[in-house]
This record gives sequence, C-alpha cells and structure tokens, in this order.
Amino acid sequence: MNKTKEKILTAASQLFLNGGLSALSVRAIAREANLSTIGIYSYFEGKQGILDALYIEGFEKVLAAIQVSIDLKNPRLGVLAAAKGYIKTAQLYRGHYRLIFGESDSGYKPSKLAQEAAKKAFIHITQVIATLLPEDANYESRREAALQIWALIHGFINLQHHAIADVIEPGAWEKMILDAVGLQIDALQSKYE
Amino acid sequence: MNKTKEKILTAASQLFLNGGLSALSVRAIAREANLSTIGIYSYFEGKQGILDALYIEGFEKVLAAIQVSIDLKNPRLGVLAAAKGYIKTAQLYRGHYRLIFGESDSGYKPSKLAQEAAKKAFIHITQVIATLLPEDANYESRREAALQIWALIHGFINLQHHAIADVIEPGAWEKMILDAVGLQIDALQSKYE
DNA sequence: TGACAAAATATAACAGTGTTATATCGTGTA
DNA sequence: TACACGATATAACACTGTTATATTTTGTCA
Repeated sequence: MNKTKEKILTAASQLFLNGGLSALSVRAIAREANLSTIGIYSYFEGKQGILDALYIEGFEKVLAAIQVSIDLKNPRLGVLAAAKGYIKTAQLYRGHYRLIFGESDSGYKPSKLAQEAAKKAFIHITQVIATLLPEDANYESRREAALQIWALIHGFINLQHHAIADVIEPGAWEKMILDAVGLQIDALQSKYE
Repeated sequence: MNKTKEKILTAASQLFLNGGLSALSVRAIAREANLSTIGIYSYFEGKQGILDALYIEGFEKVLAAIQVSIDLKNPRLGVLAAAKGYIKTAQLYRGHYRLIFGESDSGYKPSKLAQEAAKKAFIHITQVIATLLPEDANYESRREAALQIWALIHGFINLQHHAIADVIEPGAWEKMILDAVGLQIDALQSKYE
C-alpha cells in the first residue's frame, strides 16, 4: 500500500482508539499524519473513506477472533471458543465494535466494499455455528441458528456498553454471556434431535 | 408543561422521526418551533437537553410497550406478549430505539435523570421476566434471566437494523425472534426445575 | 398611568466540523 | 532551460453547537 495512505490510516486508527469517533476529525488526522487536510481527500474519499477503512478493520478483527479450528467432534466447545474470542475482541476494540454496530449519527453509511466485509464475517459466523446442527439441516435452519446465537452474544455486549450496565460488575459479564450461550446451544441441539 | 417547551419538543420529535439524528440541529428545531436558536437554550439545556428528552421518551415508549398484565398462571405467554410489544415499539420508534441503545457519536451522554428512566425500564423488564422463575429464586438469578432474554431480543433488533440485515426478508424477523425467545424461555424454565 | 427592573427574545459572533476552489510548489519530460 | 502536470498548501464556504451582546417585551411598584 502507498506509504502516505498507510500513515493516514495509522494516524486515524490511533486517534480513534484513544478518543473515539468524536476525536476523529479530518483536520486532526491530517495534523497527526503531518500533511494538510486536503491529503485526506486525495488519498481517501474524505471522512467516509476513513470510516470505511475502520469499519472494514473492525470486521476483520471480528473475523480473526472467531477463526477457530472447527472441531466436528465437539462443536459445542468450538462455538464457545469462538464466542469467547468474539467477546474479547468487542472489548479490546470497543470503538471499532461501536462503529460497525453503532448508529452512525454523522450520516455515515458503509460503502459496498465495507458491506461485503460485513457479509463475509456473517457467512463465517454462520458456518461456525452451523457445526452445531446435524449435517442434513437445511440452509434456513443454519442461518436461523446462527442468528440466534449471534443475537444473544451481540445483545449482551451492547447492553454491557450501555449506561445501565453498571448494575453488573464488569468482570462478571463474560461468564454470564458464555453461560447463556451454553444454555442456548443445548436448547438448539436438543431441538434438532 | 410550558407551552413553548412543548412546542419545542414536538418540533424536535417531528424532525427526529422524519430525518433521524442528523436532521436534529438546534437551528432546525428553532426554525420549526418558530423561535430563535437561543430559545433552545433558555427552555432546554441546549442539544443535550433535547436529546435527553427524546431519550427519556424512548424509554417511556419501551416501558409502555411491555406493560402487560402479568399472568402468574401462564408467565410464558406474558413474557412473549411483552416481547411482541417490545419488538413493535423498536420498529415503530426506530430513531428513539437507536438513540437509547446507539452509540452517540456526537458525544451525547444521558443525564442522571435520563439514566434513571433507563433504570426504571430495566427494573420493570426484570420483573416481567422474573415471573418465569419459581418464587424462591434469588435476585441474581432473576436479573440474569432478565438480561438473557433481553439481550436476545435486543441483539436481534440491532442486527435487524444493521446493513447486513437484507439477507432476511423484513417480515420474517418477528416470528424468528419470538421463536428464539420461546426456546430460551423453555431452557430457562427447565433449568430452574 | 408612568418608570424602572427583570425576564424573554433576537442578532451576531466564535470555534469547530466536512468539503472544495484556488493558489503554490516540486518534479519529470521534451 | 521551459513547460506541464501532479502533489501539496491556503483559504474559503456552509454547516454545527454555543454564547456574548443587543433589543424587545413583560411585570411590578410608586
């Protein structure tokens, strides 16, 4: 990749990790990357381009986190391991997670390319979770099971990020989430037997 | 309530419902309410105050939606009815829902009062879901069960709002969510027996 | 009623945002 | 060496939330 382009991206990533979305202004990125504001527009398509890059980065992190070896002998453990990785990534890259699942008040809409990155992660998640079901389960069932587990984990993480989250001590979330996922897995598996 | 204050709020609500957060500028609200920008600052505490009002409104809608008569004879149906109302509200007031569970890039943080409204809704949700558990279940168990069901529903809604949601036909979501919640309820109940 | 104080409203400005038009500079080619 | 073209910089535009400074309206008391 272009050297300048890379410099801009690391500057943006830096600002984003430290101060969140509100710290990510075009001028601040340019200052951090030692060039003038117009540079952001010649190397990226303005702020939309920067956000797109971070959006894709976010889904890549998620994808990397659940890249567990799919164990067909014990799919339950495989899915739980993937869930653990997913949770950890959501905490480690909270800003990214907020960006890819947040509400984008500044009018940001992910580009075609960014949406494809999201879809790619979705497909992989579906595949991991599908190992829970018997081999002859059809596509709809797999997708539905995947959405169920994903929604559960994602919902927990989102509630954790919420203002009311302080009723739960921070360390207790992971166990709580994994317990719930375990329960859900058992219910799903007994349904398809 | 003050007449002018009400006028401002309805103008804000109007703009919010139509154009989302990005349409909600102080000047636009003032224009719509037929007064000058400074009015927003004398009747509310600026934009923070407006967002707080909408935030509280959002949680009030949620609270109203799940105000079902708690049927101790059949708590399963009661919770499912509450879930149905919750889903409907999230679709009907999508902007509000995004605001109260979204990521607030503009640096908005709910005030003490707004957080109390959130907590109030949370407590009520807990109470509704707690009817699923036997009477002697302790507080932690109730809260955990509530979070499990809530996270599942909330996660589904959030995924539905997401860009990748178009892989599912829009009408299919409600049944899918309610099925998943039913499964989760059964698993929870069999766990506590 | 008239005069003054206080509250409500309006105007204009400030610092910030994303974006773009204009100007400058530097480098490569003929 | 002269020209052209691409990269960089400056400055401006229209917008944002917010606030300081006028102006108007309102209410109270003599």
